[in-house]
Amino acid sequence: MNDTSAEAGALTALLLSLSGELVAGIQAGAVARGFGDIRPAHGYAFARLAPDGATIGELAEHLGFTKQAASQLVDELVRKGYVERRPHPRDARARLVVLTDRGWACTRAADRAAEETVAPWIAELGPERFHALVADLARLAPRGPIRPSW
Amino acid sequence: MNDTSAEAGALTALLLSLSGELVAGIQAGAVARGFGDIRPAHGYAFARLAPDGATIGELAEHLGFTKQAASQLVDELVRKGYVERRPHPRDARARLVVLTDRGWACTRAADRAAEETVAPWIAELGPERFHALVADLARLAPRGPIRPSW
DNA sequence: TATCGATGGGCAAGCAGCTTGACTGTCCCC
DNA sequence: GGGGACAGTCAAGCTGCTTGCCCATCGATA
Repeated sequence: MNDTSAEAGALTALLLSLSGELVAGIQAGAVARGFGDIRPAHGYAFARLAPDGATIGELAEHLGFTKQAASQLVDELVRKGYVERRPHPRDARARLVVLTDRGWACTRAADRAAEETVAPWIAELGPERFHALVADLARLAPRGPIRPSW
Repeated sequence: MNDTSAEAGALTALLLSLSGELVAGIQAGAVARGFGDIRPAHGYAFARLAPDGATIGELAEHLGFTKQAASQLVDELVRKGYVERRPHPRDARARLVVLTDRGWACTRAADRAAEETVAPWIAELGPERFHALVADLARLAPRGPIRPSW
């Protein structure tokens, strides 16, 4: 096993560990701000819904789910008051899922929590190196679906 | 929303996307090499079991599972021939779970698959920058449990 | 050495969250 | 206007993890 091989194996653990850490930090921050009834998967959904809403099919593709699963997830978010289904302006088959005020508030809370979680990382590496890190990761990242973790 | 906040939000997606990509690459490589009956969670278990084996409790902590879940996962791996339960040399309550030959072969296959998946990343960034990236990630990573993704 | 709380692990039942399969209503191209 | 393609839902099923309970063994104490 050469260095590159060992590094590849370690990299898997590193990426999983850090993404898990960040997701956990966001989750904890959201709970602390009064949004205790959401899971990380809901956050990934919010990320897709945030700008202008999305259809069930678009959401499903973004999450890497089937449309049924996405629909069930939206059911749950509707029940909890984070999103609502509106008729799609151009397609009577489709429905546009959009954030409610509570959904937007939760999204902002998650953003602040992410910032807090990342703050010690910036302190550890220093701003320049941290920005370079993010830039490098962005060069490598595919534009595929986000796979919800836990 | 300032730059740092935007970067924190993007970082979540980047880390999740890249770790998902890497896990998927390893999974695909393992399948291609004849290990089609394992999930990523099994790989995380192998990572803990590889050196000298581990107890159910140690494995559970590493995976972030309950002991029952870890025990069920080991049941499955025993059934499929990847690990075996041996009596613990020092504690008659505990059992030592160790890899079989097939388990070791699968671990090596996963390592090669990880290397293959990472190769284009090294090509994209260049070796020096890639090594710096891994080093920076290692500085940030906690030593907590790995949270199996899908 | 006998006792007793703490610990490792298994058994059984339950449940959350996702999938597969079948169906309705709407779109759009010929 | 007819017919295939597509958006979404309903119902049922299953996988994988959890909770609750149990027994066997350990090790500290007296």
